[in-house]
Amino acid sequence: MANIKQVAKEAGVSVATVSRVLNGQSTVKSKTRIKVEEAIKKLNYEPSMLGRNLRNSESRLLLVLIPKISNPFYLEIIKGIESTAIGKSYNILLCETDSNPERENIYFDLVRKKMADGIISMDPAVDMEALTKLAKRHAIIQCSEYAENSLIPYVTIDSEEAAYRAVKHLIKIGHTKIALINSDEKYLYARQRKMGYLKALKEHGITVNDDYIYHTQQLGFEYGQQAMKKILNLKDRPTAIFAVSDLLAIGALKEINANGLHVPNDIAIVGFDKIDFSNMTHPTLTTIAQPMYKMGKIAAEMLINKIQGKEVESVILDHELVIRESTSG
Amino acid sequence: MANIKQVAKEAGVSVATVSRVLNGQSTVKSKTRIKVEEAIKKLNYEPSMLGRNLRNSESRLLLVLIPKISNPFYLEIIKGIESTAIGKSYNILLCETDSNPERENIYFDLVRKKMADGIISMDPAVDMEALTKLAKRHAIIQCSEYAENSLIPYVTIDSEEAAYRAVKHLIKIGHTKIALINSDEKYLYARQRKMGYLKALKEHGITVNDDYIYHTQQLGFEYGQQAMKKILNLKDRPTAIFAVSDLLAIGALKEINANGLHVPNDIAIVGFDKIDFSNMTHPTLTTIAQPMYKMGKIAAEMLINKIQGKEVESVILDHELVIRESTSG
DNA sequence: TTGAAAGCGCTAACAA
DNA sequence: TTGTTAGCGCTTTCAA
Repeated sequence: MANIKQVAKEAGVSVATVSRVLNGQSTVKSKTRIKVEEAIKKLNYEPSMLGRNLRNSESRLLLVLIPKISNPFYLEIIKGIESTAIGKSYNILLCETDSNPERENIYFDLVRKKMADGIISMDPAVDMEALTKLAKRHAIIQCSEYAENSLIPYVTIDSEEAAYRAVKHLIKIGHTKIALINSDEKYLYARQRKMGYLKALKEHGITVNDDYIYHTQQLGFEYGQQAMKKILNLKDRPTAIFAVSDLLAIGALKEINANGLHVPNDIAIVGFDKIDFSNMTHPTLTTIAQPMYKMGKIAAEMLINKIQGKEVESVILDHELVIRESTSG
Repeated sequence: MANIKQVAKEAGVSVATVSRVLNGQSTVKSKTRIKVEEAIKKLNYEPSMLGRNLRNSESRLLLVLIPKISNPFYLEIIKGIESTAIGKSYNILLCETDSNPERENIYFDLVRKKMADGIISMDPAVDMEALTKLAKRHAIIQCSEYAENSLIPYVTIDSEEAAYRAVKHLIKIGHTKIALINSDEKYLYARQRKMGYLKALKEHGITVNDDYIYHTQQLGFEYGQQAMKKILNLKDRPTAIFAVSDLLAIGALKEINANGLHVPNDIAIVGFDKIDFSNMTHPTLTTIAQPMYKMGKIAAEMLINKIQGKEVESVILDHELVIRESTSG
C-alpha cells in the first residue's frame, strides 16, 4: 500500500506538501494541490492513522463504559455520544464492565497506554478511587451516574426530583400503599430515588412501611420478578409499585400478569427510563423519560472539550413523567 | 509522561532491552529484567500503543458492523466476539450502520486508514460490492448474515431449516392457517426463512395463501404491530403466526393482546432469535434459539486468523426450537 | 509557496 | 545477553 513518500515522489513534491494537501491547508498553490490529488488517486493512497496518531500523540478514540450492554437505557445515550464523536472525527469504544473492577481496569489501561483519549463513564459501580486517580492525567466525564463531591465533571438528571414526581403521580390517582422496588443503595441514584419516594410519601402524610421497600442486586427483568413475587406474598399488599428502572418494572409486571392480577386496576406501576420496550408491554408502562440522546451528546462534547484542555462544567438536565396505561385504567 | 528512552536511561540499559522486557522475551538476564522493572515502576511508565502500533503496522482494533444497536439479537454475539478479542489483545469498535451506505463507508474508511485491522459484518443490508472490494486488501468475516457465492468467509445457521422446523411445530399442534411476518426479501435470510415456511406447508399439503404473507421494512416492534393489524382485519383470519424475528413477534403479540384476543388459544405465535425479552412477554414466546455467543466467538477467531494470514473456512452452526407459552395453552 | 529534516515511541535486524 | 541503529508514516518547524 502506498505511503506519503510514494505520493510525494509521484507528484514531484515533498512529503510536507502532500501532508499539507491532506490536511487542507490553504498555503498550497492550487496547481500543486491538483498534482498531489492526482497522485493520490493514481496510487489509491489512503493516509495511515497510525503514523498520524503517533505524531499527534492521540488515538481519536473515546471509551464509553457501561455496566451492561443489554440494558436498553444506554442505547440512546450511546447514539448521542457517537454521532457527536463522529462529527468531530472521534470514534467510540463501547466497553461493558459488568461492574467488574478487573474488566474496568483493562479499559482504564487503554487510556493509560494512549489507545484512547478519554472516558465517558456510565457505570454506577465504577471504582471511584481508580477513576479519580486516572482523571488526574486523563480526560474523564461521568454521564448519568456520578459520584457526589467528585471533581470529575458529570451530566445527569435530578433523580430525586424525578422519583418524587413519579410517586406523587401515584398518590394523586388515589394510592397510599405504594411499594418501592429499588436497586442496591450503594449506588447514588438508588439513594436519590429512594429520597424522592420518601419525600412524596411524607408530603402527603403517608407512613412509610418498611415491608414495601425492596432492593435488587442488579437491574434486570428477573430481579423485578423476584421482588414482585415477595410483594405479592404480603398479607397487606400494596396497590402501586414504583420501580427505579423499567427493566425492574417490566419484570414486576410480568409477575403480576402471571398471577392473574390486573394492571392498573389491582396494582398500578411506574417505571423509570422510558426504554423502547416499555411501550410494548401489556399494558404500556408509565415511566420517567430522561433526555438520553441529549445527555450523550453533551457528555461527548464535554469530553472532547476536556481533551482539548478546555474548562468543563457539570450539567443537570430535565426529565419528564410519561403517563401510560399502567397507571390509568 | 515517561517514554521508553527515559526508562532505559533510568535502568542504565538500552531501549532495546526495555522493549524486550516489555514483550516478555526470555533473552534478558533476570538481573537486568529486575533493573528495568524497577525503573518502569519508579517512572510510572506505561508503554504507548501509538508507537507500538505504528511500528507493527496494526491497530489491534476490530470493527463490528451491525444495522441496529437496539436489536437485542446482536448482544450475545457481540459478547462472544469481544471476549474472544480481548483474550487475544484486540478491542472491538461497535459500529451501527443503520443500513446506510454512507455510514458504512465511514467505517470502511477506518480499515482503509489502518485504524482497524479487520471487520466482522453482521449487516444484511451491507453493500456487498464495496465489502467484496475491501476484502481484497483487508480481513473481513460475515457473521449471521452473509451473501451467497461471496468469497468472504461466514459463520451462520441454516435459516431455511430453522424456519421449516418452526412452522412444522405449528402444523403439528393443529394449525393450518399460518401467517408469515417476514422482513424485506432483499435480504437472504428473509428469502431463506420464507423457503422454510413454504417447504413446511407444502410437505403437509397446505395451500399457500398469499394473504397470509407479510413483509416489513425493518425489524422493530412497530413493524410487527402494523403487520398484525392488517392480519387481524382479514375475513379469514389465520390461527398462527410465524415471525422471522422476535421483535416482530413481540409487536404482533402486543397487537393481539390489545385486541382482547388470547395467545395461544385464539392465535399462536412463533418468533426467531430468542432474545431476552421473549421470555418477559405475556405469554412467553416460542422461538428459535441461535448459538449466538458461540457464533460471535467463532467469528472473532476466524477474523483474527485471517488477519494473521491464515486460511479460514465458513461455518454453519446448529439452532434449536424453544417451545414456550405462545404455542402451548 | 515549498522543501529538508527532526522526531513522535516503539520493535527488530544486526552486530558485538 | 545486550546495544546500536534504522525505520514504521506522519506533521511541523525552520529556512529558503
